[in-house]
Amino acid sequence: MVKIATWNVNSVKARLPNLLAWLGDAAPDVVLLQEIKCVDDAFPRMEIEDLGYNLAVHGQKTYNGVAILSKGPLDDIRRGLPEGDGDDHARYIEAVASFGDLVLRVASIYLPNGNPVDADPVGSAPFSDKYRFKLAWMDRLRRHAQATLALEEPTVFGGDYNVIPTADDVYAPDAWREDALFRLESREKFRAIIHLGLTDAYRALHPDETRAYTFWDYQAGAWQRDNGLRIDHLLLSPQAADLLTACDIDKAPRGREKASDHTPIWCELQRP
DNA sequence: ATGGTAGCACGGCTA
Repeated sequence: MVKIATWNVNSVKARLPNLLAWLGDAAPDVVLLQEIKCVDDAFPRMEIEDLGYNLAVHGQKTYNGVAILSKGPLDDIRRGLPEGDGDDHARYIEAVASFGDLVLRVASIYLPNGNPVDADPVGSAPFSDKYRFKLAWMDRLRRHAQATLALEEPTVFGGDYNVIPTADDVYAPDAWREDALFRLESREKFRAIIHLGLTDAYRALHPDETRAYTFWDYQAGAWQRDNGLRIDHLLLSPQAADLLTACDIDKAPRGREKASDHTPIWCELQRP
């Protein structure tokens, strides 16, 4: 059995005590981190390696940054999505993690937020640069996922997608209709990725669960009111979906002191 | 309530 988790930590340095405690408690075999907010050289390698993890890091100063932690060896590490001309955001890293006869391709994804949606009053573009960047990035992710699926390997595309897939995945859908996380364009492009043949691991195993969130804003008492969003996802290739035995959201880290605004979601894959 | 909180880095951006 291999346990794979994804967590947007909102700065790996600010979150280090919480991250180390959670790694000990949850004992995931693979962890996909987003928003590490530091360059590769500033990543707290020793502390995490001491817990038995191999590392692949794609860092950036101040913003973004993604990483993969794995108790099995990591090979074929790829940083950045294809077609990256002019894209200096560290939002994608992929590697092959091996656990005996179970060899998994895993990707840590930090999809652009896209807000604000509206363009500046001056200029003719229908949307802001940020929203158009998000939508274009989703097209690139879809094309790369399509190419990766052609390998017919067990693959997990995990991370902070910054997309609320359906009205059941947000506490107040009507208040979020015009937000970049819930607008039709974002949801359509997310559906197009799913329709390549990927399985949303959480929804596959919990089709009717409501108030199943992975993010609660720091503001306005969102955590205390359970005003959350489900925006962190584990999308599985058919070969990985065939091995899926469990998936859940671990809400405990969100309730701790110095919490990230996101909480981990994990799944288990097991050879039959 | 054009607010509220957090991180980085020390002013303003990102979320």
